[in-house]
Amino acid sequence: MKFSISEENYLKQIYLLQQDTGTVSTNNLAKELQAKPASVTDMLKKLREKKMVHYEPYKAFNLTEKGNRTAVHIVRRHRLWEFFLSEKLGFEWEQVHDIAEELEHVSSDTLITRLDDFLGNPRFDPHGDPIPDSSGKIYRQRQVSLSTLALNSPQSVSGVGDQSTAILELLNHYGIAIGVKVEVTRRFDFDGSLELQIGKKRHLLSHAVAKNIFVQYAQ
Amino acid sequence: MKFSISEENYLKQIYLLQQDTGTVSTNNLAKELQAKPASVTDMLKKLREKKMVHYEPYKAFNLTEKGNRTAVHIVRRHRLWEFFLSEKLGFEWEQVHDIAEELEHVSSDTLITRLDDFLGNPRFDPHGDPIPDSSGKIYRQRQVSLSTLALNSPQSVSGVGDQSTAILELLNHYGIAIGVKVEVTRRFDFDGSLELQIGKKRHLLSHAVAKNIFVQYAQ
DNA sequence: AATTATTTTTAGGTTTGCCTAACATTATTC
DNA sequence: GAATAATGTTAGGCAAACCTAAAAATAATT
Repeated sequence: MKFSISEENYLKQIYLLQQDTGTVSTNNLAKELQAKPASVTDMLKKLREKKMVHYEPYKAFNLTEKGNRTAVHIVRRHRLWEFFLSEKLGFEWEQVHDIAEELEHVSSDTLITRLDDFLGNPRFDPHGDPIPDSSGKIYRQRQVSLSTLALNSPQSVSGVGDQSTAILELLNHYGIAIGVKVEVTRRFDFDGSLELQIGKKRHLLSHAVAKNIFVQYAQ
Repeated sequence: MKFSISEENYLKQIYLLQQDTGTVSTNNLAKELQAKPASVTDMLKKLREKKMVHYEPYKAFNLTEKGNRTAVHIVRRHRLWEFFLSEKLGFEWEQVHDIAEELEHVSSDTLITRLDDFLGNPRFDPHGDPIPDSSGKIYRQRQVSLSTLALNSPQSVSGVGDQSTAILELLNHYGIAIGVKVEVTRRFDFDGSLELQIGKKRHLLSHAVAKNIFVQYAQ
């Protein structure tokens, strides 16, 4: 099904408000979209025709299964473009949103698939928001590598990038595993190595190892 | 000055027709834009209001200085995106046009500047058409059609005149693309067809096809 | 519960960009 | 040069997406 830019904006914004605050109201949505409540009502009727929202006059409304799927794909496009702008074109993260707002409406699916691959299938955009994959699946927690984690901020290990036996052996030796609380206490700029506190002990990790260990970053 | 997507499409198309055939007519433009002549007349009045075209009813029309400058910038955006799609995302050159058609309307100037730098300030798009630089300057190639190229003079393909999907498909089949070395080995005067050497193989091309393939003449 | 305030919808209007059908102008042909 | 053909314009309409102002429904307050 094909949607206009306006319809896409509404679907995306309903989705985001649902995520954020749990509920969506006409006024609420109008404010977010910089439109008048009356315009929102117009569009809700249109989206109901297309079976994208459950909507009854004067009652709360929300996305249908179809509506949700569509919205997720628009969010995916938006965040992939944000990632592109930040990572490849060197934009600051506060500049990317408005431009991605336009790019997200370019309709080729192949384009998005190829862009995703070109970018290395990133899971989080520069704001730390998750980028849904092509099936719409969302990896909720932002994963931050130890090599970029802030100092003195204890976090739980949530994953490992490189999963070769070699590195797993090493991690095992240090007692590093999923769920273990760790804290970066020092970082040495000249070679990217860092000091990691695990329980009562401190260990020195090379940059090569550190960048493959991820923690969940509280959002 | 800010333009709608529709206005941009008109400006670009008037520019391209001017380049191609020297003249633009209402019917002509309507066909190109897949619209009716009456719609073209409507838009011409609007563009005249904005001082983008010189237009008097029933007379020929053309872009003003301002209109030309604007059109060149839209063409620049289009061709930069084509280059990106082809070079970075691996699209075939006959696929890039339609997607670039949408991308060209994203309005951030900074975006285009950074994209240009990211791509290495290319001067020609995948079809061999010149990409105007940020000031609007166009580096023209001396292009010679295969139908007039001297025999036994190997040259690199630099561009294609007609850019319909039909011809691009055909060229793709023969392995003809920008940068490919070709050589005209025979020419048959009675119908203008010619024998073309591409690598180790020889193919027969009709005059209609040959006159649309251009090579760069030593530069 | 009645009143007031807030939220949401309806009714009717505007702009943009397109359309068809009828008319006007210019070009071509006999 | 008159008749015909082709091209271009005007007039009037339509759909999308917005708006304002008034009315309806719901929520909050006394």
